[in-house]
Amino acid sequence: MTITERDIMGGLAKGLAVIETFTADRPRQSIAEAAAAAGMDRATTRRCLLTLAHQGYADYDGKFFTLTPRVLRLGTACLATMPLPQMVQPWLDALSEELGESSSVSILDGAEIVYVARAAQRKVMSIALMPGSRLPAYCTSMGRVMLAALPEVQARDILAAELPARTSHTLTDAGAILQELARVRAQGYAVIDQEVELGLRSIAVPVLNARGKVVAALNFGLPARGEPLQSVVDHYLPAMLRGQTELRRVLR
Amino acid sequence: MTITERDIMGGLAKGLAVIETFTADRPRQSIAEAAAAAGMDRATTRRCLLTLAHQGYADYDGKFFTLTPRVLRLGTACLATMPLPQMVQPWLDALSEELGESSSVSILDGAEIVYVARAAQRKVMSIALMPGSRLPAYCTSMGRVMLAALPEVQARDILAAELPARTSHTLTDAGAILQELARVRAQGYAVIDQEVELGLRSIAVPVLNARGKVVAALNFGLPARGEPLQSVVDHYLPAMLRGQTELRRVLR
DNA sequence: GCCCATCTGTGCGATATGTCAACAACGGTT
DNA sequence: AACCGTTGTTGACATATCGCACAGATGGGC
Repeated sequence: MTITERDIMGGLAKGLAVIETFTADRPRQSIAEAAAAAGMDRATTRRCLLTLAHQGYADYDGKFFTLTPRVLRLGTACLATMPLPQMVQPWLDALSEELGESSSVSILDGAEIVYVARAAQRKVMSIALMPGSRLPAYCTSMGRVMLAALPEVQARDILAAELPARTSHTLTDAGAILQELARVRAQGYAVIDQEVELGLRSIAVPVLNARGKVVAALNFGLPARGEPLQSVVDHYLPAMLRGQTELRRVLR
Repeated sequence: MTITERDIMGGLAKGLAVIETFTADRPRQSIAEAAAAAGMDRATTRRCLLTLAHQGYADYDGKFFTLTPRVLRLGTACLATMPLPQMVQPWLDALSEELGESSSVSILDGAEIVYVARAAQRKVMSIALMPGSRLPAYCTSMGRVMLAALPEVQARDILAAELPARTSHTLTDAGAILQELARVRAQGYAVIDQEVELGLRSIAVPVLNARGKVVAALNFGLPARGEPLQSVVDHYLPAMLRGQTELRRVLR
């Protein structure tokens, strides 16, 4: 089977692109705005939006389009197909309870990590994280362990993008991060000290399936109290490694 | 402007339908399976799936298709456009902390409620709820307050569907539920006693915007301990009504 | 009110897409 | 091995869709 150009449906690709033009900054868009954001012709964008409205994925007041909760179904369809969230959630709750801090599981999507399960204990971060939330991989503990598991070429590729300093602690040099990835790979965990947000530390380990492939990452987030990082590792790592072993047995 | 048939893009509608054929029961589908589930021609379904794969929304191993986390972007795009979740989350956390039980905010999508924000305190329900999760409206406290706010015709329409008894306590008669909706409307809150799951009670109030329109619902879930429902109401309702008033001021 | 800029809606030709039917490949059954 | 039903793939043709260009609509500034 050869995937020819004839097998690609432009209309579908364009419609999905239009959905993705809706962001927190632009929750309501006119046809022209969406067209500009998607880099498409207005006429085509109009047809996409009218189709979305007709199918119940968007609302239209005659001037502006907004997405409806129906769109959430698409994402939910995706989360539901992942065995991971349901399997780790109860176990995550228990672990989080035991250690008294928030823990999460995320997967890698391109240059971003995507939260798929979370057990929140107290609020450390300024932004609320929930399943579906995204953060850049390069400056997060879970991102580091998953980047470390990639072939070096791919990691290098992801780190070739812009790496903004989210705090004064953020590593922004691709070379330095690659070096850190090597260490993460060797020691089997990653520790982050306020690189994503001031006052926040986190520690992550990879989640492997039964075949030993890294499929996700598990982390704990905790307030930065000035104690040495090593004591954080000593405190959290053992329980996390236990979890890693358990998960590995149950993940096909 | 008249929405003619000419303005609908069949390909987009079909592609979205294909995405929705992926469920927890069918996380991996062959072309023929997806075609059967979507009620479409195999050739068309194949082009949809190949397009999704080409755009990064699906993976293809030559035999089976699976959705990728990229699809979550679509849902996330939608959640991000809602001002509600970000606005209520901090406040939800505080309220939940104060009363020591889990609280959530959901919106109505057809016959289902969709969780958009949640502050979990302890585990009462067997299933993990998170933003994007869905439950039927007819047997949930948040569903009841939102159904009560609809024009009667629409509520009747939603209750015309199958209403399975999730527990022995579940109201399954549309007439009885409509009667309950009238009471909910009059008293301004809904209380559910183990209708969705044994051992779980919940109480909900509508969330109004500044114009007085019901845009969401706020609830508390708690374990059923056999105390009279009235004492539950006395304990939780005052704080919830305070929240309702606060939210009303800030929601445009 | 008038002008200008921008937007939405629409006709049209070129092109892509949907549907149907046919066909080859595959796996299971007898 | 021949048979069967199913699946993935391809070709052909009718039809839908794209993107362009234009007309009418809208709104802001003065």
